[in-house]
Amino acid sequence: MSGHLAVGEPNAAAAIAGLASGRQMDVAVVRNFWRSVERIPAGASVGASPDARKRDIVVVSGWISETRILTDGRRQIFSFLLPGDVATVSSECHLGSRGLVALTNVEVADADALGGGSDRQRAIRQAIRCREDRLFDHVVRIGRLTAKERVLNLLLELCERLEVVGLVKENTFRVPLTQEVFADTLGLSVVHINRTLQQLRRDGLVTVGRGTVTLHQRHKLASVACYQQGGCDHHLTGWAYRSPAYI
Amino acid sequence: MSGHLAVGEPNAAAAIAGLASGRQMDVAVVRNFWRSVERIPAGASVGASPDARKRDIVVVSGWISETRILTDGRRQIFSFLLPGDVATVSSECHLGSRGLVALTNVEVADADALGGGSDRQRAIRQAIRCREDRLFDHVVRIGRLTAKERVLNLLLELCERLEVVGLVKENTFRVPLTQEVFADTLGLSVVHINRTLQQLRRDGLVTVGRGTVTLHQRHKLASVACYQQGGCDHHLTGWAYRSPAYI
DNA sequence: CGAGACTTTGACCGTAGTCAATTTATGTGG
DNA sequence: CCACATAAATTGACTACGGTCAAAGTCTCG
Repeated sequence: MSGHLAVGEPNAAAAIAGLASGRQMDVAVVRNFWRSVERIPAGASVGASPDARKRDIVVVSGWISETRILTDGRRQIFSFLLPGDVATVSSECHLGSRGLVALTNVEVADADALGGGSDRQRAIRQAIRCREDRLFDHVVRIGRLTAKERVLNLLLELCERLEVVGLVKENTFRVPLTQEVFADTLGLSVVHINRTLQQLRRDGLVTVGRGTVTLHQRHKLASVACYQQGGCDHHLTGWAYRSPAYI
Repeated sequence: MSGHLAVGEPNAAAAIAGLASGRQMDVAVVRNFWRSVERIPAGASVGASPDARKRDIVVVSGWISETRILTDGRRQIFSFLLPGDVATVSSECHLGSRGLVALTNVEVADADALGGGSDRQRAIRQAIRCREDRLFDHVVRIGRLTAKERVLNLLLELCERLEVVGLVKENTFRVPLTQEVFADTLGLSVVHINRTLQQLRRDGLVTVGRGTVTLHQRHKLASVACYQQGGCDHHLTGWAYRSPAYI
């Protein structure tokens, strides 16, 4: 059952397959890339190391959450970083801010290590902008959608993003999230997430279980969930992550 | 009653008072600045003009909302732009995106018209980043706070931001928002906003009415509303907007 | 004064939260 | 490979926060 769709387990093996994005690969770049890869265990925070400089990272494998925890223990998750995503870590984690927490074992690389081609720079900027754009979708989700819509909408976003990096087979993909994480992302309670998922299952809209999700009738789902297809083009497609060959 | 705290009515008279931010004002810069000022009537959208270039604007006076409207009519407001705020307008308003809508009569200037001093550039970047940071607070607000907390938290943010540009006197400031706008910002219904405000009034926490808000016991409010003081330093303080002298 | 926008109120409903117990994985050590 | 410990998912009973609908009351402004 494991190793089927290898999100969550670090599998950097093929991570740089498309690294040169269409042009000749430079051995020095590849070496540099590899030297910069860092492994982070599930549950640990990313970029909180004492070396306080601000830098961009690329997720090679695994899932990261962007989180804030309130003083009274309430938690809000802002977004997930999936393989291929870029984020800026600043480590100046002033309280009440947001932190990056690995939800699985994670591999991240230094975005600078990819070489400074101007189009690559542009791609990185673009990816960061995408991530910000997604935040607006998230505000709509928790601000104006019902529980059912929220869950579906999020699943659709995840599916679309994972698809871009080749981690979706026949509308099926791995989601290494507990229902509690879902709840803290969507502004709902765990119990209600549980019931909403059951409802969706009963309606035959999705199949969920043991970390795997399948979306049925995706087109119909999109309208049910007020989902805007393809929020922004993911120009980084295929250069930071490839799904391992054995999938 | 009008003209007391002149938010909402365009009052550019003193807008460039602090424009030179401590150093000698350059007459050419001032002229340039004035030439770039654009007046936008309440209700109109900002930066939707056909000249499709992407640019940064500075709000000189008035309030702007950043909004998305869903296909079924539901509306979500992401943020408010207040005097002194900077935003990037792209006019490529692809559907389902967000638009800038003037909530009052508004004056905006072209950020480039302020001259290209490198520290001013930095200040502009900083202001844009602040705006993005505020979005995270907003996610927490609608994702994890109760109605009462949401309202208070938002009012505290507005107060703090207006204070920076001198638009708060004794914890009192003008808020040219209808309860409907509040509702669509905080993910609540108008009716519930209304009842929540009454509750807050009854508790003696705030005074609201005819577009004016007064916060009582601000320190206490902050803890009630899970409000993080001073989300980010507003380095643009005082250079794009000054409250009119006659206040 | 009258029209239209905004606010306020009441009655009622339903979505989602809370609490607590139970069941089902998922591991871990012997 | 089983026994136990722990985390996660699920269920039921009950509550409450917030939504909806509709009507009435206020403001504003031409």
